Amino acid sequence: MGHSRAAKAENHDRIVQVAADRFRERGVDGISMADLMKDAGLTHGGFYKHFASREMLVAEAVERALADGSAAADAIAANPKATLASLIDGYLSLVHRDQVAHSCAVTTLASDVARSSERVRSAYSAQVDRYVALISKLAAWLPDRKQRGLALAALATMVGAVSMARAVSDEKLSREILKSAADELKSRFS
Amino acid sequence: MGHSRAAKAENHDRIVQVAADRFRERGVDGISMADLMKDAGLTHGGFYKHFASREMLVAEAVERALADGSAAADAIAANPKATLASLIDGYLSLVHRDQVAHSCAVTTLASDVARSSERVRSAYSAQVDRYVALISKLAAWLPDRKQRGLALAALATMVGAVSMARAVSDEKLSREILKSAADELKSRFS
DNA sequence: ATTATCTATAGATCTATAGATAATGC
DNA sequence: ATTATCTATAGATCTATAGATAATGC
Repeated sequence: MGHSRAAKAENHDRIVQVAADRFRERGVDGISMADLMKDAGLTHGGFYKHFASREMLVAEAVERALADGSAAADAIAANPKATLASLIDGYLSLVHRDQVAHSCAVTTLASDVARSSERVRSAYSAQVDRYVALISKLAAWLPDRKQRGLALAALATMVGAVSMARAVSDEKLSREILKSAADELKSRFS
Repeated sequence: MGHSRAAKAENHDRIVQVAADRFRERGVDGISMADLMKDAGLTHGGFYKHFASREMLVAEAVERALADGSAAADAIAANPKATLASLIDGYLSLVHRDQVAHSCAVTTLASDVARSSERVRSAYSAQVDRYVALISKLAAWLPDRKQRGLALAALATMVGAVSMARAVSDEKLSREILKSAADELKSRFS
């Protein structure tokens, strides 16, 4: 047993990250606290010394999952070589489709968030705003009054395409969805 | 107790429809068989005379939810006055956003389907194909080689917009998402 | 006699808690 | 002494099944 306060903070952090990953993989209702604690290398008994309830873990974990995407977006925004085309191709890539545990929560957790607390939905809204700001920034050549609407529509296209690409059984159709969305967005923004 | 074979078929049908609605509302993992049976006006004990397992009900219910959307699509396709704009406005309406229990399963159940059986994912693929065919038909003036790609991208935009519009906490942002997507799609297809 | 549904329950799992154990930190 | 995690378990809920009950249909 390691019992220092620093270790507790690390454990808390690890539980949240494990939950952020597993919730994206299996859905918020798809995994138990006991299994999450085991995946974090702990036993389930200590759970309530970290969280007041399951719902509080859900809130922290969804916020973490959204923050993962936020970090990715910040990295793109900070890179002067980044283009809208690179963002589109990355979001609509096979890697992003398949690495669900580390994927963008705006797509992956949308259904779960719609059924969650105000706190969670508020964090989701903030992340949508960040994506729209990033897309607008990468489409700076467009007239100001058109940027936001086009950015929202483009984000919707990416979210819907990844969502459907994961659900269909036909690999060819799945790739066609991603490619059609990417082609359409890139032609629209040029 | 009503025990005729006709009554059993009606009960089976009602259980499936209740599940199709509740799964869209709460997610496939969000409601128990006992609660579903109660909502169908039955007790839970009879469940396994209708379905081999919970998974089999999930399969039938998701297929039913998809078929609901299929019927709506067929109605549009059969109406000679239907336009692509009316489809877009209907899909991106506040009613469709809010009536989750009767909404299009291609959006609402995408995450659950991605984690489901091959049978379910195959039904989902078929429904995507039907939507793409409908959109293509309503955009018949486009060159043939462009129709399918644009239809897939348009479907992705609608699916992503409704998905996000349900998850965000800010009503103004939610409406903005739907309107931006609708405006963009209608201008793209004219 | 067969069939459809009901009541009752077994066994597994899930959230939440109590108390024991073994560290930390004053 | 306080704190973090562990073992153990209570109570609720979930899937699945057994046997009883009350209809249908030959």
